[in-house]
Amino acid sequence: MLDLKFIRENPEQVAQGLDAKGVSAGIQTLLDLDLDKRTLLKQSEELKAKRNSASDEIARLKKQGHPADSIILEMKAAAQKIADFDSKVGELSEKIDKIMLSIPNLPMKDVPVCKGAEGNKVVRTWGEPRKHEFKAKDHLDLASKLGLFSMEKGSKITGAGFPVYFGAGAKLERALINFMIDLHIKKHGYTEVWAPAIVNRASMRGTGQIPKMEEDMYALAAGEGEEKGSYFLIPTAEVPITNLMRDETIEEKDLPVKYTGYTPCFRKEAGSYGKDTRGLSRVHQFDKVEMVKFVKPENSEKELESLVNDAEEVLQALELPYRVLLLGSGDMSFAAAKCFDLEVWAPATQKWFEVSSCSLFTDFQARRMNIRYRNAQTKKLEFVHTLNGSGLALARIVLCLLENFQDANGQILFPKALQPYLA
RNA sequence: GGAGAGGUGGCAGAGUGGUCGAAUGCGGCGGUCUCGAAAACCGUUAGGCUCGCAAGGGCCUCAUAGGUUCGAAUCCUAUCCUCUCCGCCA
Repeated sequence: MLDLKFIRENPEQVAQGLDAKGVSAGIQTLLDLDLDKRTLLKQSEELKAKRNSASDEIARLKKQGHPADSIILEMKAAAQKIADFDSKVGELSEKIDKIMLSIPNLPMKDVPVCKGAEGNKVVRTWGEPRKHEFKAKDHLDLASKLGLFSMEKGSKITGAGFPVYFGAGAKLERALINFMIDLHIKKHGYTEVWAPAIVNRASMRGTGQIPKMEEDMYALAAGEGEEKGSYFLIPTAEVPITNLMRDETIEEKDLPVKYTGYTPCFRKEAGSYGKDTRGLSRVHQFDKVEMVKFVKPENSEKELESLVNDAEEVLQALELPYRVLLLGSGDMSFAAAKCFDLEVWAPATQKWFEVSSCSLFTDFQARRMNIRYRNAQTKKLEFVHTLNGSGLALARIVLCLLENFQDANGQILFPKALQPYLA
């Protein structure tokens, strides 16, 4: 959520930022509603002030044994007026809140402005995209031959896009999770969290999946005969882990708070059928290790850099050539102010695959979730900045590992870093 | 799933219709004392919204949402959550 006061005072700047994100603003409607609300609120509050002093008066009169009937009668009328004002204020507030929750975060100044992915900038690359001397097989062919996972089995027991891993494939999944988490907790100083894969609506709203992405989530009902949408399967560990701090105040000395955790992730991927869905490219359930940070605002850009580095280190250890993209304004997610994607080259599929997305949300999520810290200098409570990044998304890493580390016989020679975990 | 108890400020814990945004204690902060510290003593210490250049004023918040009332932390209803006991269960 943006700061309404900020919108009030900088409507042009906000409109410009929203434009860069490809959102038609509606800022003026919002500001009109806001002004109406404040005008009514003022009138309501004046009446309430009157009522409060009259209440004291009534109490005093009664104590002294005097009658207070006339004041009580007067206040009865006032109470009705107050109720009228408040219901109007309530209506306006609801409208305002709805708009506020649907306004995306503004891109930071150094984010390229663009309509879609064409504005993304490659900021650096690591390693040489591998070229095999032989005809490289794609990951699905390799895996089928080696029996590492099956899309068909998943289709039978669940539906399309739910891979089932077997034998060495299943072990690879476990190995990757352990390897990544170990790296983040031992080397990068994160605390491990094992969180629920189902969250409530408030959590989804907190990180910003709701309202915009609600259609892409698996919704659950609270109970028999109840409507779906009280609970959701998480699309990413970002949701439960960031919401751990919802409505809390963090001590400044405890910042930054750094969590990492593994969870399964569930995405409907509505509307993306047929395209880039072969094998593990795009599935409805996958495993992911996520990193989440709560930081002081003045450090947040540096924290984003180090977050990206933490994710890159995983790829380097896995010896997977990759590139780092600074996303343009049109390709960033709803809540992000700045975002780097890590993409790995898959030599058989001949494509770059996004295996990590590292975002800075500034105070956008913190404001939605009311996550604050006490600024030692100003003595004031201020919103923290939140960040998260995949470290990394497994299904696609498996895809890239298979295609990169295959030999001419279709065997896989996994990178050294994974060996202890695969033994 | 059944029965009961309960949700009040950073924490503990009073408060059952009217100067209660809330006693008291602890903690925090500032000070006195001290070479310094501890102890003791004194003072101070919630958040949000809103009006105002400011000083300062107003409103709201005692789990949440409604209701009763001139007036609700206090009464009523629903929901959520926590704890205890019983049942079931990986």
